[in-house]
Amino acid sequence: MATTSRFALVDCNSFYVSCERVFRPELEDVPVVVLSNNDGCVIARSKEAKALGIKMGTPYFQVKDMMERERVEVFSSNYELYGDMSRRVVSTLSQFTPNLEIYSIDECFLDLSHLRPEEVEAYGHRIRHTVERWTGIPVSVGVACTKTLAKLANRLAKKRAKAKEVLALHTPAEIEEALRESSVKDVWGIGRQHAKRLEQLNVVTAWDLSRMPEGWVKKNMAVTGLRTLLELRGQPCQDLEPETPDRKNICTSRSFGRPLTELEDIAEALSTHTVRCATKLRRQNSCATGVTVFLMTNRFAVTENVYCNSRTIQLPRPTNSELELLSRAMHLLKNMFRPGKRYVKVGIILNDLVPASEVQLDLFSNQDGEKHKKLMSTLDTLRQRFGHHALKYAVQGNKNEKDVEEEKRAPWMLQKKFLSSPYTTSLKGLLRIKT
DNA sequence: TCTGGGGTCCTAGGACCC
DNA sequence: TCTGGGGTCCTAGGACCC
Repeated sequence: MATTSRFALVDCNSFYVSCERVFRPELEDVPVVVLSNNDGCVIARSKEAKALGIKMGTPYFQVKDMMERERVEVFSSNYELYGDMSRRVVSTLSQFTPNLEIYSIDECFLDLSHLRPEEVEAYGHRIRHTVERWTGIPVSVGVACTKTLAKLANRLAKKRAKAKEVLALHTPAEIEEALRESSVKDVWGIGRQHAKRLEQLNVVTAWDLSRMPEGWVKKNMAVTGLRTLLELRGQPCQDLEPETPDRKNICTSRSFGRPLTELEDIAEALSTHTVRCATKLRRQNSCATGVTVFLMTNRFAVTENVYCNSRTIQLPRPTNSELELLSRAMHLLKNMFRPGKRYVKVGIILNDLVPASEVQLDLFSNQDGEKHKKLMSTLDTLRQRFGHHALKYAVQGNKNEKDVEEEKRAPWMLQKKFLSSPYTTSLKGLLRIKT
């Protein structure tokens, strides 16, 4: 007899906020938000901040005054910290099952099909308590027979007070109740467009959606929509994916600290992004087949001429040499740059990645390729040891992103006014934990 | 003044081929 | 009246996720 599938979705509560709180316990029960890069938008909110009506994605400047009045604690995002905490959570979860999929920085799917139904609830609570005790991060657990239903159960685990952050859906009756309680726009895979369309047809709850004819869903929401429909009905269409598949594209882009008009400044930013991007590329042992560079002015400034352009080239052969990628990127940028505009963002995308092993032969047959390969692996080692800023190209400029003082920073560098200490990665941070 | 930064998958339609 | 009929590949754009 085939065992029924059972997925748990473990989701960290207000993850970025929780990470900051681990090292600032006095912020428990205080409203806290974390801002996106450049201190642009609110991207994480504590319960208390949500209660103040602060919405996800709100531009910081719109709620700044209110947050000061309400004494909301504000943090710039600190991705080194969050990445590190995320790895701790995953390593704790992997004690519970080897079959685990890292879905995002704050979510994991776990395969729990080996448990008997009556064990599931208690197991969920054990997961929750262990993660909290070992890492300081509070999590919620949703369990069901499909990933889509597990996501839904997770939402309800947070929402239903009596669930105490853990909810398992077993029987058809429990599933129906959960579906009726959930709005269609909260279903995993239903975004704004589909939700709008469905609501016009009076499909308001997840239950309504689950009653829709397959033909209509296939026609209007493609096969991904059909998968969602079937999963809501309890028919698994998506397996656990324990291995993170290699990325097919890798992108590095940032807004500037303030609008830029000079090509030289933008070139500094782009070259720095390119080096980062190439480092990510080599970390997954891939080579890029194409390069795209994009450059844009402020899309919100209706009075200015909005300029948003991108250029792509195919490389003569796949490469992961940042020397070659840098020269390509700079060339694309120069072609696209128009004087007299106020630019706010530049970025690079490395396209159609292929495994480095597949182009190895070609590299060997080419002397430059072989030299580049050795140089790149030396650079990677040195940077890993001494930090990303240890080795730079002249075109990147000589300013350091780690400098906090305004005059030591290049104009393109991000604003991070509310950055917490690098608790987990520096001596200073570690000392802070002890005190 | 101030509005993030990554990714994925699917489809329609055009180009091109026999 | 009726304009062949498939294939495949590529790209742009749209939808979704965190």
